[in-house]
Amino acid sequence: MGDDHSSARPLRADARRNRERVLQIAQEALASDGLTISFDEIARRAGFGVGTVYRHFPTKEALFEAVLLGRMERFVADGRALATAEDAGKAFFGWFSQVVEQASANQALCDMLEGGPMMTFRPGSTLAADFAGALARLLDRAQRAGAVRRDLVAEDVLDLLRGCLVAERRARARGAVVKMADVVCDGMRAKTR
Amino acid sequence: MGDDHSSARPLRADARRNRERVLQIAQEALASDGLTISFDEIARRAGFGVGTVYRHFPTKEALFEAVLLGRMERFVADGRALATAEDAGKAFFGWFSQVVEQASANQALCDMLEGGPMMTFRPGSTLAADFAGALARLLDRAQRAGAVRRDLVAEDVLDLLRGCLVAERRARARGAVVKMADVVCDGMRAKTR
DNA sequence: TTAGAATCGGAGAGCTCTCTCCGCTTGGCC
DNA sequence: GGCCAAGCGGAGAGAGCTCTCCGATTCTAA
Repeated sequence: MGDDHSSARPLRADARRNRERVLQIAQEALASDGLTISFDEIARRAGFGVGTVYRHFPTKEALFEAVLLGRMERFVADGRALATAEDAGKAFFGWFSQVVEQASANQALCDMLEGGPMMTFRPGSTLAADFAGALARLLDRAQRAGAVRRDLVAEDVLDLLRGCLVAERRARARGAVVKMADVVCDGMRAKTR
Repeated sequence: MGDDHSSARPLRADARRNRERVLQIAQEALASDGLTISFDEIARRAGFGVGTVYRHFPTKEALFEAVLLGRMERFVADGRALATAEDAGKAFFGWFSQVVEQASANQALCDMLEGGPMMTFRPGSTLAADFAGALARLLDRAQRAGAVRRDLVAEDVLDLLRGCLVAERRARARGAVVKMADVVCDGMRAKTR
């Protein structure tokens, strides 16, 4: 992910420590400041020269990807796990709310889900497609079960999800994001009156 | 708004024409590219040197404000006009949908409503407060009339409004924004089951 | 027509950001 | 302890942005 991996010989002990520290600081910086934070600033916070950070991660994107890839993959995995749940409506709404709530704690994750300059990981990554696929599957099942409005397509739900995250970007209280997700879920529900 | 006004003598004829042209081009550029467009780029599109544009508008903010202020004020005026409407629920949802729909046609308006670096016009402007005030009034009346969930506050509605506009930023079809607003309005409606 | 004020154009100062380069330092094996 | 490859640091290149400055140009009143 960062640079070399299996084939090369292991990193020297100090380099490995430094690499971990960079990841740690980058994680914190991204969570609080989002994708717009500068590479220089991350190096500064970690107490390294910028050259050192570039040695471990060849571009800004590579560093951000190393930090965020795992979190995005977890969303996809959760979605897949719920794809066979008994109550399709509950699975869909549960996943939606969960993604919103977890992402809302991480500024960079919000930026990424909102499709800023980073949604596309390295060329060839299927992550974005996997995410959309998991969502589409949950949506389809929930609609067949009569739990969700029929006129919504996956792209609509993705937009609604992004919409819920704008509150986070404005540093509102955590509860506000949850309330927004609740309103939106209510709006997506099939009308049974 | 731009620079001088009453007291100074009128602009020379060519300067007045140029000023109009700058406003015209800036309007188009902001609508299509949003607040992130550079001043240089606007000057280039208008076919002027950057110095000329600065002569008419002392900062980037001043130019953007000259283009966008009127549009924002219209939203506030519409809201105030609806504040005495008979059907408070209809007034609230109508205004919400209308703001979303009109703003969605203008990238810069979306950016501004989303509260980017520009929501605050020049210091002392009460526009942001006026907008929030008009919204709060409509919301309060709609809630008293039993048309809107009681647990929502003005800030929540503002966030939901912003949320509807993220779809526009991603250049989705116009219909998608309307559909989002519809879902969100449904979610805000008081449950009458 | 012409003087002179008003206006224009765009080079460039000064800032931020990403990323490179290379001399200096340090870990780890003998 | 000593060697030297691995790793570090940060100056600086190059690009983009906002905004300034002033010589060149154009309008307009007399």
